[in-house]
Amino acid sequence: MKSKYNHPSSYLSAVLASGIKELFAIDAEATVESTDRRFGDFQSNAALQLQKELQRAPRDIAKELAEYLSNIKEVAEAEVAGPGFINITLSDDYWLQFMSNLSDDFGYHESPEQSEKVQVEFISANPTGPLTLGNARGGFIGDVLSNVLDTQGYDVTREYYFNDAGTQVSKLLESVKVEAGLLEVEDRQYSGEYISKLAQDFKEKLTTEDDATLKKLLTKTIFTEYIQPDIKKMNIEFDEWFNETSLIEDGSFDATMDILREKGLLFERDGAQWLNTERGGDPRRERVFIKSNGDPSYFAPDVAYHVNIFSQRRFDRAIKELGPDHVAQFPSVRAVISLLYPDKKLEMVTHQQLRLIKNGQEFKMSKRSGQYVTVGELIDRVGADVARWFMLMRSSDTHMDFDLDLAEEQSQKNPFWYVMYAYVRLNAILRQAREREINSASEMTTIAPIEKEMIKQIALLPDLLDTVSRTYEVHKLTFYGQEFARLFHEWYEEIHVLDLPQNDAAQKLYMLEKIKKMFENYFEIIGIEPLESM
RNA sequence: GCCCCGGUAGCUCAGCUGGAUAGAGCGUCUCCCUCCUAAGGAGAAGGCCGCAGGUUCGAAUCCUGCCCGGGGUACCA
Repeated sequence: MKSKYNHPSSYLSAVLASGIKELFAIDAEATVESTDRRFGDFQSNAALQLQKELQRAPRDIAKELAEYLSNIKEVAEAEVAGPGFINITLSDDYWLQFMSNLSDDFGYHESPEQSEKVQVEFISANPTGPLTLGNARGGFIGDVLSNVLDTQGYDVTREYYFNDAGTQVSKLLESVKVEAGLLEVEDRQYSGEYISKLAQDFKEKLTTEDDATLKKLLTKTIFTEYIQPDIKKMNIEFDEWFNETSLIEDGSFDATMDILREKGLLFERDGAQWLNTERGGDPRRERVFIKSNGDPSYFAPDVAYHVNIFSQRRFDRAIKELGPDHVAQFPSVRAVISLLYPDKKLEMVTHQQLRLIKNGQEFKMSKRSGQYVTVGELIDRVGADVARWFMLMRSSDTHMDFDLDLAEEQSQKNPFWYVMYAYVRLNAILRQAREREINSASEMTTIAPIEKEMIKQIALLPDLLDTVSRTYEVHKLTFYGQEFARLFHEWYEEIHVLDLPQNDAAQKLYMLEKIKKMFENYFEIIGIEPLESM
């Protein structure tokens, strides 16, 4: 059972809803938000929304509701403001009670007995070169989204999907051979330092081994020497590495063909097998599935992969974190899947392009041109946590300028340090208190206004996690952290704990220990290692 | 052509499931360390929310059209 103290806004909206029922005899939802400190702890626009249905002036409705609320023990004040808002201030006792009820696993939802099985697929770059910063952006987004879904009790699988056998891999081999001087082509696909290194390392084998073996060797090398180390540096752990070729081996591909035929979605034209996606709502209406030369189109394994996800592996939901070059494909896949599995959910979260800014100018990144900064290099320069924070600071569907100079040279101006510094200051107080042998109390009996603000911000965390788990807007987490840090710094300047009389100081320490735990939960969800000192 | 994303302070961006005086960081300008780490705090300046209509008691937010920027759009992957 959720304690009402863990969700003050939903508690208040329930109270308001029952007030509306009692006063006006109608069922209505009442939204309660916390938008602005100047307007009390929480605000409701319920009266404004009811004016049409009740045919009454919103301020009159608000007045009656405010009176109703004033009689609730937990409500210290409820007043009508502006065109008919109700500003609600909760009692100090409410917040003190709220704090004493804070448990160590605050923010984490209890897992239900039967959790929804969710697959989160992200990065999924093929092993033809090192990860790009765009991959890193998608990686952090996917990882944090998975963490958030974890807190809500979902059964989450983090998956990396790749193909080490297709045309791109042939082009990789070709590029390496060109680099080694064994081949000449007009327009080779891949270049860069890693190609030179591969050409050198495999100089002998390039002439002695056959192409199939070489492809395996090259992709394996790229995986183990470039991709996996970078993912490790990003502090991301995948549960599953899914190879596209296994779809053929485990029969998923054939099973998919059967299902599509059975559903009458395949038709022939110009010697190719086409897939009708129109019925699933795809604006493109049809796509080639098997090319006229008998090979599957690149679209085909993608469909088979999702058949595998929903049929063989029985996921209830799959969330795809996609870069800008893959979004166009998604509607077609979803259209097919919606026809095959109407009860399953296939969703995507996209991120837009990332521009790297260096020396005030755009720094082009491309596997093909070979001019890029790798994820590993970036992390070596600015640190995994700063890189993660930077990438999560902006909404994923806006273009992003990553200022490399700012991130590495002026990192103290990075909001990351602002937030971390709040945690460091908190720990400094606890450390000093230990040295001065001041013990913490077992409860708090008074609460300052700024402390109420901090506790209120903590109380909003479950609502935030719930929102993010539904909207996938992971950037909201960084804004939340900055707001909390702002309140903490304000508090820190205002209240000098160790100068207080011992009894008062002990109470503050009790509060700080609660906040410390909450802070750690927050960092854990966002995937950052908290620092005790800086 | 069609599809996706964006256009909000000098810069980088929040806010967008409609609500009060549109916010933050950086940059600029004041003030605050005998005091738990000043990597901080308090304050000032800075806005036709791309443009034009529409819906609404109320629009940065929803709808339509247009303008500008980015990306995508093959029987390539």
